[in-house]
Amino acid sequence: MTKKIDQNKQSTTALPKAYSPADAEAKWYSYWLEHKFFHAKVNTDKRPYTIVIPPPNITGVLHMGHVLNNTIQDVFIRWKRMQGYEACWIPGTDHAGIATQHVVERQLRSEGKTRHELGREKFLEHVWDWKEKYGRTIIKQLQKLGASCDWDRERFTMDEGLSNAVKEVFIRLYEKGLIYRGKYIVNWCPNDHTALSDDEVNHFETSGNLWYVAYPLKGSKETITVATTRPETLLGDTAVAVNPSDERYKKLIGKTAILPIANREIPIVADEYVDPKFGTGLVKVTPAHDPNDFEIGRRHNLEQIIVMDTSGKMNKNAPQQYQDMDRYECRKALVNDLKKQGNLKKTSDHVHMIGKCYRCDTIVEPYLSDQWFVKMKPLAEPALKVVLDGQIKFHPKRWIKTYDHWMNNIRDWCISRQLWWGHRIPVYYCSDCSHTMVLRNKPEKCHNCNSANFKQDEDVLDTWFSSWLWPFSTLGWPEENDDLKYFYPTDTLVTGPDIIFFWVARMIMAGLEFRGEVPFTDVYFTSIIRDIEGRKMSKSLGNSPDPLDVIDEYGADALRFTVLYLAPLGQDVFYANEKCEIGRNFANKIWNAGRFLLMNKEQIPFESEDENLFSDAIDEWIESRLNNTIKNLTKALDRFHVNEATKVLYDFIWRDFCDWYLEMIKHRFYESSKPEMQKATIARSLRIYETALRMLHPFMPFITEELWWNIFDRKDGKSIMIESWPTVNKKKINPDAEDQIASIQNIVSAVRSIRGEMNVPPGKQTELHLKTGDTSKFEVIEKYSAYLERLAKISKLVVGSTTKRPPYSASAVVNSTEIFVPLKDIINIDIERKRITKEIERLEKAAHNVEKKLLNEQFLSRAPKEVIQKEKDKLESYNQTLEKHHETLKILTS
RNA sequence: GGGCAGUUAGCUCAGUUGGUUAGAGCGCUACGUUGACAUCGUAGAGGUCACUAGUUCGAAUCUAGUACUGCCCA
Repeated sequence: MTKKIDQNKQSTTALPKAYSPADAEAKWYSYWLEHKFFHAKVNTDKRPYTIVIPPPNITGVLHMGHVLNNTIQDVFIRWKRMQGYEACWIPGTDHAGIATQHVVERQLRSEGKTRHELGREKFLEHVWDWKEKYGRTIIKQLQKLGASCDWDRERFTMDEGLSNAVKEVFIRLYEKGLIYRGKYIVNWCPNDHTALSDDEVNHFETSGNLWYVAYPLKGSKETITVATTRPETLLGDTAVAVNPSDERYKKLIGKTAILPIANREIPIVADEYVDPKFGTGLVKVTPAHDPNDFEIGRRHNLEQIIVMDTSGKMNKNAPQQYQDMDRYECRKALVNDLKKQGNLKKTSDHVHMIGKCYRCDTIVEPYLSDQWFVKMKPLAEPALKVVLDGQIKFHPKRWIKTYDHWMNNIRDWCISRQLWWGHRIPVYYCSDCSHTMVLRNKPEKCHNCNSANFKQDEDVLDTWFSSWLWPFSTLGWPEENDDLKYFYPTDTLVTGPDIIFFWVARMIMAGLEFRGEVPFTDVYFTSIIRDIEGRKMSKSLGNSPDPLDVIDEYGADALRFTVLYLAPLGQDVFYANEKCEIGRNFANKIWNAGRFLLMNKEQIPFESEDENLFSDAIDEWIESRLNNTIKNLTKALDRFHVNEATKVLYDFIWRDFCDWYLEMIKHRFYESSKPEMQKATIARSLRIYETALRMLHPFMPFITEELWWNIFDRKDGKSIMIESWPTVNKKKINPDAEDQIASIQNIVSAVRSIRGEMNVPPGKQTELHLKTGDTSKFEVIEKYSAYLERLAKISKLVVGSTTKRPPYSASAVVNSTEIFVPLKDIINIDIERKRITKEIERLEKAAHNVEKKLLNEQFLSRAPKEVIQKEKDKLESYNQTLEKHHETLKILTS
């Protein structure tokens, strides 16, 4: 035995005491890349399993949300790959129109230049340069995390292929009449100088004012009063409206009001839209600056007067004194002027919602302009159906309702953006005859008048207009190639619920419209990661940890495991870096279990068949636990319960395997007189350990690979990531063995508890006297006596049906087995009395509850027989135990 | 205003189809460096399962309502 230790010290293959992630991570990631393990190709012998990555922005850097999202995808991909699927995870990035244009403009500004000085072409060259330099930052960061993407298939939304897909789709939809151009009110960002879609606007509650402004009536000394939150738009008013059923104002309908300041005559119209309860029940109508007023304007044929420019400054349609003023300056000046005139009747506080640009937080201005739209109703209907009838499943399910609601209230999608960076709209206008041409390529001459003078539409398309094609454009569509046929439709989409409308819904529409198939079958909506106080992580709050720092400190596996362990399906996660200790400690545990097995392996020559040389009940038990773990883990993953999966693994490895199994078999390694037992034990424990490593691999890829190579002899070209996923051997699931070991564990715990409370010195052994009338239990205890003695530090074990209580002993009752630990000189009668009294109180309470049930006539007549019997058994067992405790108490008091 | 979640130990969360002595991890307390691991081990303390009513023989679990928290939409 002592010899063994010396040998270990000399051992050259012994593992270091702790796992060092950094080396392993770099080493194995390049090994995997070198051997192309991530690369998927058409293989008709295998079933495909495909995931497309939610493409991160090229301006992005990795944050905790990406970590969670991509770890989940990697778990699915690695798991399916091990299950024998041709697993293909397609990565890529998104050109992020507004964000990227911002970043590059900022860079130019620092050089004292503007994009307008450069011109469109030169500016785009700059953007492409920037993209080449910085656009893959996040991709490299994903690799640090261990993402097993097929990097040979990396795509970018502005790639030639993907751009062709965008053009193709635009043209098809246009030809089908689903794309149209028109003058509409859109959300306009005066800072970015572009239209935004409805989803790109965030609404916030703001405390502002409600101004009551008097409008004189034409030909009368009377005035009428309207209430507004945006007085500056008054300059663009072209009517005042009342609800036709509002008795107060019926007489006004058809009359004319005089707009103050501007002194314009405007009609008073009746419209159902007006809420008589809001303000005075009279509203000003500004068709060019408010979406509702726009609708009223159309119904009543009102003039549309645009009073601002694209920067939110008042334009020449405003009276001279306001021209060139910013909209909020103008508001102040105008309110002041109204006050001077005596037309401001009242100002009150008013809380209302304002929209801000999701990119730059500027308050959005509803603005009348020419834009391109996609008609959504015809696309939405089939896309809703496939989710409602289960062709596409959402996890968790509740997002179906949100999706349903949105799809039923869908509005047309504004797809044009007044930016330079993006897919240019493939529309050409003839300068001579105004003919509009929607074409894949630039025309030579006008199709109508043969003129060679035409201009391409200046606008680009919304970035999401390329993203919605991602599941098939990445596979080569519109080209019908083998990849597309094999890998499409994809299987699982993992994304945040915040882009369910932006992206998920639209991908479903596009998949059905252009491929006639759903683009994926399951959508996994991830948790939102918050800081420890529950706030969303954001750059401005500075509460967003850098995952790369976390990887440096704790290791990529620790980060991955922790995030999954903390993220139940559909719940928000409260995250702080220290929590990565969960993953790091778990990694350490696995590492040391491996280290322990390796140390013993080196002392015991064996073949894998040697397992058959020896086994006993605890070996059966761990096999049973192992197979249950395989079963539960696979089931959890099948059901998309990734979080549950991590818990199943954690409990098996830490509790069952390390705490109990390894502790129970330890002694076998020291009994060199039984070589067969030793060989069997090391062979079996290594096999079980290796199986656990395989199960753990999708979650912690690096450490599992490192151990898999360190502990077993492996040849170049091998990898745990291409080993097979463990399958359940039902025959090995053995409830009897699990019950029996559970009862032994209970006895061990009871003895340990006594030792703890009585302060028995840790090194000291005690006797253990057990008494049970149940002969089957008797046998079980006998069978495991060696383990019992070792784990509970027992010098002498006495078992019998008539065992007598030794004097000065502490006692306990476990499943009707009486436990006596003789502790002469050590026992503290006071403590023991308190212990027993407490136990009695607890049991009496439990027994009382059961008694009450059994006295209830209703319960006896209505509950199922088994339940009644179970309660009776329970009561009996409580009473028996109580009797024993009372006896003990009597002895202690005497 | 409409919708969707959540409310279980000091903290973060499990709790499958109603029947358990309501669990885990972290934190806390005590003891311990025993030949894998102090990134560890053993034990202990700690809970009217938000509240109210209902269904039921029986509710943490099902139903309704209330309160609070968070998110989405208008």
